[in-house]
This record gives sequence, C-alpha cells and structure tokens, in this order.
Amino acid sequence: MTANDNGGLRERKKAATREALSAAALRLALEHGPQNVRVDDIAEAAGVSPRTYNNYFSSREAAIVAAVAAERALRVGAALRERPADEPLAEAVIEAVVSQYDEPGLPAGELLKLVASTAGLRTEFVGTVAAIEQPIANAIATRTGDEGLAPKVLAAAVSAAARVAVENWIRPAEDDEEQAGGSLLVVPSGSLPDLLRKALASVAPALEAADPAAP
Amino acid sequence: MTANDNGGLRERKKAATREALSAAALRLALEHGPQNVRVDDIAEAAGVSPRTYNNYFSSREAAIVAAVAAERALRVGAALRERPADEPLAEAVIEAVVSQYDEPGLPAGELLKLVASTAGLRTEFVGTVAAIEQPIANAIATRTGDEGLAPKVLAAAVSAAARVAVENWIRPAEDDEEQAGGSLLVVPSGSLPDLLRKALASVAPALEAADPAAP
DNA sequence: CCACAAACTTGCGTGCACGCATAGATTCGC
DNA sequence: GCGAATCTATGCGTGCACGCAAGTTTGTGG
Repeated sequence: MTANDNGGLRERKKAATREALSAAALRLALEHGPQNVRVDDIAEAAGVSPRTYNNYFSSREAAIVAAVAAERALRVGAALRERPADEPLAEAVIEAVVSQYDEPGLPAGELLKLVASTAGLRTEFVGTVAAIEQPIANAIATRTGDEGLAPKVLAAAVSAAARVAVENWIRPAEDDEEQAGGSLLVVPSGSLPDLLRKALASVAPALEAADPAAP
Repeated sequence: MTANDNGGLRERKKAATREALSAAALRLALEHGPQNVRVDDIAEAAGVSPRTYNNYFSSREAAIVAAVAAERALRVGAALRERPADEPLAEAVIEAVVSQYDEPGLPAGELLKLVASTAGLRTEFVGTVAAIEQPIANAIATRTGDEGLAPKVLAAAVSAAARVAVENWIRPAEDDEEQAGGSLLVVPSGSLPDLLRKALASVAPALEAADPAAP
C-alpha cells in the first residue's frame, strides 16, 4: 500500500474537505447567526455539493461544533493509556478526562456565547462528550482485565458525569435564548476543569471499587 | 375549574389520541415491518392529520416505542420515593430501577424481535431509559439534602448504567439486521433484571459514598 | 347561557437527512 | 505504467420534523 491511513492523497483530501466545511460553518455561524446559516450555504462556501456535506456531518450543527470540539473526546483514550500503570484507576481516568478539557481550544468569548446561547449547538456540544465512553471502556477493560459489563458501565458513568459537568458549565442564563441579543450571562458556574473534577469525584468510588491495583 | 388535569374532556381526548397513534403505529409496524410504515399511514390510521402526529411524537419511531416503553422510566421516581427512608440509598435506587423493568409489559416475542432488529427502534428504546435520570436526581437530592452537582451526577451515572444494561440486553446477533428475515438470535445475555443488577452494582459504591445514612 | 380566553388541529412551506445510482478519483497488484 | 478494485462526489427523490398562521374545539367567568 502506498498510503492508507495517513499520508495518502485521499485521506488528505478528506481531511481538508472536513476542515473546510467545519471552518466555513463556524465562520458563517458567527457572521450571520447560527439560525441563518443553511446547509447549502456551508457546502457552497466550502466548495462541495450539499449532498457531500452530509457525507461528512450528519447534522447542520455538527460541523459548527466540530470546529470547536476538536476531537477532544477521542484523545481521552490515548491520554488514559499514557497514564502510569501503577496510578490508581480513578485518578488516571479523572486526570485523563480533565486533561482534554483544559484550556487550549475550549470555546470562550464569542465562541462560547455562540454555542451556549443556541439550543441546537448546545445539545450537539454536550453530545460530543459521549465520544469519550468507548475509549474509556476499552482502557478500563485493559487495565482491569474484566471482559464483562463492568468496564462499559464504569465508562458510561464517567461519560455521564462529564456530560453533567459540561451541561452545567455551558448552561445559559435560563431566560434569554437564541436571538443575537445583548449580554447574556453564561458560564457562571466556575471553570470546566473544576466542574469536571467535582463531578468525577462523585463517581470515583465506583472506579476505586473496580480497581484491581487497590482492592 | 371544571376540569384541568384529569377528568377534563380535553385531557381525555389528548390521551385517547396519543394512545390511538401509538397503537396504530405498533400495529402497522408489526403488520408491514417498521421500515414500510410512513408517518402519514400512522396518522391516517389514527384519524388525525400528519401534522398532528408530530404534535404528539417527535419522530416516527417514538410512537412505536411508546407503545412498548409504557412510561416505565417515569415511574422510577415514584418507586424511589416509596422506598423506606431508612433503606440505604444504593439499595433503594437499585430496587426502584429494577422494579420498573421487571416482567410486566416488557417487549417479548414478536415485539422484542421487532424492536431489537430495527436500528431506529432499538436506539429509540434505549433512549427512553434516559428519562429516569431527572426523577432519580430529584429523589437523591431530597434524600441527601445535597443541592450541588452530586445528585445530578449520581443520577446520570445510574441512568447510564441502566442504559448499558438495556443495550446489552437488546443487542441483536450482530450480523443480521433489518429485513424481516428468519430467526435472529436476540437477547442472549440473560434477563433484563439480572443485567440491571449487575450493571447497577458497578455504580453502587458511588451511591454508598454519597449516602448520609451510612457514612 | 353567552362571550371571551386558552388550547388543540390542520395545512402549508421550508430545511434537512439520507438511500440509491452514477460518474469520477485514487489506490492496488502486477 | 496499466487495468481493476475501491472509495468518493454528486444529483435526485423521498420522507420527515417543525415553525407559523389560520380555523376549530374546549374551558372559564360573568
């Protein structure tokens, strides 16, 4: 094989198209407001057909959020595998998750306002957190050697806890919504890493109970 | 007020319409296969306009699954509140959840095959489990007096665990899918109550750690 | 009993997601 | 290099979800 998963022209083109779509989506959303951006506009701005848009993203919101979520979730698996093997499971998981939702690239300012104040984008953004579940389940299964339900359940619990943290982080000021209005108070609840640690602390006992290293 | 939330004509009609839609949806799905049922067909069979269908159910699958899910999830809140106050939190939650997913009305036979072998219905059915989250969060908040994140996180973890249990219960035989084919092996993983207990046991330590009754 | 308010139904229009078939690009094997 | 296998882009058609603005039914107060 000349190239299959990385340097190949095909792969690079796909990545470029995805990137172009995502960037165009975000730019248009910021320019005209997320409600005023049609899928066709995004496709056109990226130079592909509308049909192709849906080959890359399965919803109008997905492309916008992808520009902001930056596959953060997918990297949790790698982060977890790289933690020292003698670290307690709970600590490893918590640090791996928090590390991916630390400062760099997190929506802030205009971006955050955009996502937080639009129902569809908020839902989509919160939904991206679920992507951490599979990688974590695999990592826990490897660590514990358990082949049953437990790793899946624990990963689901961790993912759910992270989701709650993100929900509470990005919760808008309840009343105002949509409409590019004026000053909406968002993210009053503290930093995301702090929220994540608080949330994950509640499920930590379950991880500890499943940790073969510290019975 | 003559009637507002129960005996009123309006409420009864709404309930009847909802029931009619749900029943029609299920019947048509069983008769012609879920893929061959249009929203318009369901609406017509129930004697309402297609537009009205979407006033009651937000997706084509929702009506079918509603006929099977029977608001099981919503009753978890009531079940939990009715558990003795001196029972440990973990036990109360587990029993409340399991009690609602016990025998009566669970999809079985043709029904189960229908739901399990259709991707859309499976997703929708699994999704109904999430409805237990809010009630459980409220109940835990009441029990523990905690007003912060913990109850939400724990409820999310419980809900996630239950979801994993249901996913594994209803998992089809991997290969065959859709198409009213012949004998597909579904639900090989044991009874749902057993799966739920196994799954919830993994998150129980987190509940115990938050239980004020047993510090 | 009647008029007004509140809630529900319906038709219409729009945007969206996606299966399918075809044409075009890239990669593979030799 | 070259042809075949594989993957991607696109157009078309269908079904679906939902906002909106009447029109209709049900509930409330006098």
